[in-house]
Amino acid sequence: MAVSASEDAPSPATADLKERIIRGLAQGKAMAKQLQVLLPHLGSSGSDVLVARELTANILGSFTASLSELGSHRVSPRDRTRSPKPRPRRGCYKRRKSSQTRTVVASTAVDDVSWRKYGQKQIHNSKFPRSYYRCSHKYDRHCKAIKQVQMMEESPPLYEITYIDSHTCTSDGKADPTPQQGSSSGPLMETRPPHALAEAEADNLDMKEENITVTLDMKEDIITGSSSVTALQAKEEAKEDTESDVTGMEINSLLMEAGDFHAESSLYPGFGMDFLVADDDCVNSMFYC
DNA sequence: ACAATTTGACCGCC
DNA sequence: GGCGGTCAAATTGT
Repeated sequence: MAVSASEDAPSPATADLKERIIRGLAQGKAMAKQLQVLLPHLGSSGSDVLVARELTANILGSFTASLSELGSHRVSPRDRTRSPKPRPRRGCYKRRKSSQTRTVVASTAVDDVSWRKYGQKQIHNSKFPRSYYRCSHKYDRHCKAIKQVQMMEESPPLYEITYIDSHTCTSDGKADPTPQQGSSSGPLMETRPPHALAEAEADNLDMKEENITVTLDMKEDIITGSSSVTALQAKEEAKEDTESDVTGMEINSLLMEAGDFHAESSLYPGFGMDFLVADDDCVNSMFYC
């Protein structure tokens, strides 16, 4: 971040200091002027010399004080412009290589878990920056949960959210809102088997339209978990394979339609939104409206 | 004063 | 060496 000096508003302490220095300099200037006026008329009388000496001493004192103030001035962090000073080398850290990850596509990146943003980065070949969040309880409860939010489309807003590791900070009774894989564990899960979903889709959508077919093929991949592609990847693939111009809006609306078949908004507290899960090893990935 | 966010630098992996 | 993930100082908000 480049911060120009002009953008910095001085802190009250600095403003006070500046005022003192200016006052000192102005005083010195005024006395020098007096001395200048006095000099041509300076006689050899003792009083004239005394006045001149006094003025000189005062000017000297005033300027010395001002210079001293300047010299002793410690720049406050606020007023300091960020300069590329050498930083101590940071400790080595390991990048997570094989953590439990889940990818979700949602219309909002907000959930009811307390996240703290720790970074943002422009990703290669990506229109929007990726934001990095860690659980607010990383240190006090040693929670390892992390999420990455990548905006895929602006309007309608579509986010690809990757959850890395699940929350271990839920001792307060709050359910872990991180969407869990729904296949085997969840008594909450009421998903249809993948083939039933595909049949329902076929019944409800016109399969003759080529672009719709393409979209459904893509959607089936996501829903059934036959591959772990995200909506974005699927969209790209669909574009490449068929040259059809499936828009994000179309994908979204189709996903919504399909979601009606097995909407279950209470599955994931904190995810009262449209989302779609593409687990690494998903079997019964799902989404709802 | 403290917490949260921003942002450039650093670091490891490919 | 490029890229993406993380760190931490600086900045902003409450």
